[in-house]
Amino acid sequence: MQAFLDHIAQFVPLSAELVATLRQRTQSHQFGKHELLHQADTICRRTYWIQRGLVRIYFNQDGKIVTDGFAAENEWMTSAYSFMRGVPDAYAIAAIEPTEAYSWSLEDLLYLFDQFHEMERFGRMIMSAQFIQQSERLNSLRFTSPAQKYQHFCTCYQPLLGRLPLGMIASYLGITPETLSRVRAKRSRIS
Amino acid sequence: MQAFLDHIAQFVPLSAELVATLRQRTQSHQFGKHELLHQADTICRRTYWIQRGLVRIYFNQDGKIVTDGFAAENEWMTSAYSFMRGVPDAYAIAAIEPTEAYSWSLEDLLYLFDQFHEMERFGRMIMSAQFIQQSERLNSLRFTSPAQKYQHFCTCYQPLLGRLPLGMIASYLGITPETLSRVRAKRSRIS
DNA sequence: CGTTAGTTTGAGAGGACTCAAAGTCTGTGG
DNA sequence: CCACAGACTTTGAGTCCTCTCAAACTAACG
Repeated sequence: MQAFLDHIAQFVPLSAELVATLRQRTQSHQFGKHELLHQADTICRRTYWIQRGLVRIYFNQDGKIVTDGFAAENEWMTSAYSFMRGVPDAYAIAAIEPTEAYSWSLEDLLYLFDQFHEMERFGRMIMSAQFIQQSERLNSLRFTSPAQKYQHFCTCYQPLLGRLPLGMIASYLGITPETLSRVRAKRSRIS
Repeated sequence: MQAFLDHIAQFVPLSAELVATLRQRTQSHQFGKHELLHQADTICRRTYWIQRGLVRIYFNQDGKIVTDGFAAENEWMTSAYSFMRGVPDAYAIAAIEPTEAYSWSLEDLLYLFDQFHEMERFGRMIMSAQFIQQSERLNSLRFTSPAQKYQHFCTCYQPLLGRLPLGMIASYLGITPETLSRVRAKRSRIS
């Protein structure tokens, strides 16, 4: 729990009152490998902060599993649209490794936003950071070759490289597993 | 100015005090066709809300102009990374049509966020909306064919279709002008 | 009316995809 | 501890699609 509070404290000051409320409102979770944090076609009720472990968000596209994102230590994960709008969507979230996480419901979050100006700020800052991160990914997807996409992925997710199977990375990058395998083969031949 | 206030009021209540501060802090602008709202390799000092007209954000990639986004009536435009972090970046913003806009500096914005909890909320809500919108674009770019990308663009930007030259749309979608031209030709042959 | 930017059309090359099969790794149960 | 089943990864061959390059055509603007 302290790690979670520390994370928030990086962005906004934590008053004693806020800490007390956070302790009250925050749920803690343990997920085993392959366990679902959120099931497809249901409303995503919580937003998770990953303290330890690794999760991915994905959906089923005509029978193919398409990975849409990852979150590891110190990162947030939720099915954003479903969570914020309170509607079901096609995404599911599953643990790739055994995972410890903390979470808020939308109700918690709205309460925190209402009662604490600094939490509203925290929310804004997190959203901004996510937005900018996503912009970079978008640019990397638009014009670049598979090799460049993978290169960009390596620099952004270096610590995760060994923890993710090839197929998930490929679909995250929007290329086929075969192509990514060939990209890797060529890279190792050079270096 | 009233239109701008109305826009904000869609998200948060406007107290008399807030309205007074907004009137004080908001700058209004007129831009002629092709005029720059922001120049590449400089710090983007303002965030603009477009009341009338149409602007685009773009950058120079090895001599090619790549369009990264558009904003028309009731939309926001800024070079987000540069504006928020206070560093120069490669983006430029130019008016495609004569444009009326309102703007805040980062200083204005931070002041508004500090003094008015509801403005902090407004900022958070705008960022969330932008994030979700960008997510959809990202998915459309990842796996789909040029025809599907254009289809998605048409549904998202229907009102802008006639106002944007083909080349800008093509680079926004990450395809070549030739390919987009052929996509359009095929579409009109069918319908 | 002429110049220039923008769009369309065509031909050809390259690269990523699909399909298929072989090879490797992981986890489970004997 | 080993053997097996299933999932994942690699490798190969062939096809299709998009890009590149080039030229003709059109529209916009002075």
